[in-house]
Amino acid sequence: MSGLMDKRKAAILRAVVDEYVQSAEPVGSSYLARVSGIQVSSATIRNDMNLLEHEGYLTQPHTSAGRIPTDKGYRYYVDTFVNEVDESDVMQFKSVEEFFTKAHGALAEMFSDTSRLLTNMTNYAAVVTGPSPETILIRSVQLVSLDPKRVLLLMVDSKGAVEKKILELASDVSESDLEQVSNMLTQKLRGFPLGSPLCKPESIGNPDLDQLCVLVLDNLKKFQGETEAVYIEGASKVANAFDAVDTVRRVLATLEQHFLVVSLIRDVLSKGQKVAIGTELGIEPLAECSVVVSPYVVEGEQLGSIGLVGPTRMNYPKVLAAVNLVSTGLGKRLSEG
Amino acid sequence: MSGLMDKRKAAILRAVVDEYVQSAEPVGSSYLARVSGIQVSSATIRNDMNLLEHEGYLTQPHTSAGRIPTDKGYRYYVDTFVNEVDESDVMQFKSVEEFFTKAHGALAEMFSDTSRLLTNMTNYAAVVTGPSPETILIRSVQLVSLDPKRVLLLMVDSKGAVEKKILELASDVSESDLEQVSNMLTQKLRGFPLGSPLCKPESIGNPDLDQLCVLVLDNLKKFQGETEAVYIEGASKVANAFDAVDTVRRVLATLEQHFLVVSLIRDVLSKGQKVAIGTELGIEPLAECSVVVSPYVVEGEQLGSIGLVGPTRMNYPKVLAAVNLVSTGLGKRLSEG
DNA sequence: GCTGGCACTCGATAGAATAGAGTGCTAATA
DNA sequence: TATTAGCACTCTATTCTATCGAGTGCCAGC
Repeated sequence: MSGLMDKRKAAILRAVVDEYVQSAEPVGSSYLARVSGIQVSSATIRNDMNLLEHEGYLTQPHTSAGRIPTDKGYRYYVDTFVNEVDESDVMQFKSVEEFFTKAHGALAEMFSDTSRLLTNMTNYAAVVTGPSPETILIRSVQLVSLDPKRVLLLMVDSKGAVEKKILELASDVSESDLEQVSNMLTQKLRGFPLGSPLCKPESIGNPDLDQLCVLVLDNLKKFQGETEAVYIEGASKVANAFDAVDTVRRVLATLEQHFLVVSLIRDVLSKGQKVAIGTELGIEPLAECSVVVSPYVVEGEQLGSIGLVGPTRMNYPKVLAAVNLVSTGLGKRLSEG
Repeated sequence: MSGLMDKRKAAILRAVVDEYVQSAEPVGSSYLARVSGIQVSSATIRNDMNLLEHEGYLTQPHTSAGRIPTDKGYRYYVDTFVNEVDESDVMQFKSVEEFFTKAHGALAEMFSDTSRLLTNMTNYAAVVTGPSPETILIRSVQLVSLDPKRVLLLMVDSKGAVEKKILELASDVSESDLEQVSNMLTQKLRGFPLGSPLCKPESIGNPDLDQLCVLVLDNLKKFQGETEAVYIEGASKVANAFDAVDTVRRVLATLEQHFLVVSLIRDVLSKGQKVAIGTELGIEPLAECSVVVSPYVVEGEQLGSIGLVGPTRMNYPKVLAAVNLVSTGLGKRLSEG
């Protein structure tokens, strides 16, 4: 009946998560009664576990197994038990300061070193993004006909970088139409940051051309991710985190789509979250993953962000501590140099 | 008795490799008698397979299974049957030219795009290395004491880049000794290319210091790989190529050690080889992998190289064609711009 | 030198039996 | 009313056995 989370149930949920994160085995009631500090019998724990299951926090792999946390369970755990940074978690990473005092070299090198640092600290895959494309403005949009059904989309940004993409069209579009659309889009979009939600221009009247416009806008959005420098390290850690080889394959293939990872991180941050869990990510191949993110701040301005991708069954306190530590470290370091 | 490879045995070996590369299943004699063009009975094939096994070209996973090629078998196959580039293999990659005519952007972008191209063409992991460190000269070597047993090794190169590494010492070394060794090494090595086989300086007399020198030289060699820009793409392809998750883990972890990959490629090229197979690589975690490499030539000079890492069970003709095509394409492209 | 024939090997698959971890429920208890 | 002990029950994991069949090595005959 009640969705109420009394103290004991919360403690049990917490114990299940802690235990499962460590062992990867479903957690049984009698085991908890023995080792967790909860001073009730296994039968009582069993009852509470039953409730927790019906409320959606726990689940059973099969009838006669222990419980494992659901995404909702992890969510409650994260929201309730890892609100603030625990000093004891920070302690194990005393090397971070040392890293940032010694770190040097070009920005790119700094980012990729940071990414490597983070993946080595946590044993999960790490993502570091460079300055966000809010600061990058669209200068020009051009469509070049390759053959009747294929068009090359070119975008030049305010830093002179050129992004390109070949578009496959459903129907033929004439050269003059392409020119018209190119001019219209350039006029409409010039000076707008690539990161801004690109407004849809009013209809032109010709449905084929309207469709083309939508296609172009979609692809410009993808450039958003591509223009942004992004450093992803720790592929081998992904292979450690899962034991089904096709999960590994799925996750790695997804991480290789940098624009997807970047917009994922952006999405999480824009909701004011630090953690996104499993299906919350909204990316099917990452259903078994969680993401922990943090922006880094340079001279008061939020320049970019760092993130971490691991299994939902991850050590959240440790990872959150690591991500926080590294993001502040990186921010400070960049403010100096 | 005879290590002779008559025509039929060679044809059988070839058929086994072709079949196994495609199916990943051990190949049996009766299957070959049916589908390969070899016009003898399965019993005859069986005899030859037996010989091929005793000569080390084939092996059996277990007594009552078909044969699979050994590294030696692949080696014979590659040396005998894929000497020259087959036009039919090249045909399937007609998009390569298009890629290089359209490719643009900074050198770094060029390399990473090329790496991605290669991994997508072949479905194996691709490596592209930038200009070799033969052109990078050592300017200075410094040892800085951190604490009695740990020393920071700094190397400055002719381009002003700084490489660093913390060394763990077996025994204490005094500050003045460190200074002496630093000066000696700088004097000895200044102006030498990082890529050259660093000659061992004569003994100093103090065994501890000699040991330190060796340690420093070893680590300078590692900088060789680190200073070199290297672009490795296709982690998810590794997960496709093997179905044992810990093989995937091992291979990915090895590929993350860029200096190892770079020196591996260098080794293969320095032997004048294009292909290295399995244990030939001399790297235990890559025992199930083969590497196909090719240098790319810009204005008559060999600037860097591209490589491909896949399972020994790889499609050698196709991969060789792809690597050749991409390396010449990249060379041409870089000569222009 | 090649081939048909055949006994043999050994993994892969399926079925049956067993053990045991863990559950849900009920009746007793504080 | 909340907790607990007890117990029947469920279901996986493991082990064992039997069987199947692909593929081999060898031999005798062509």
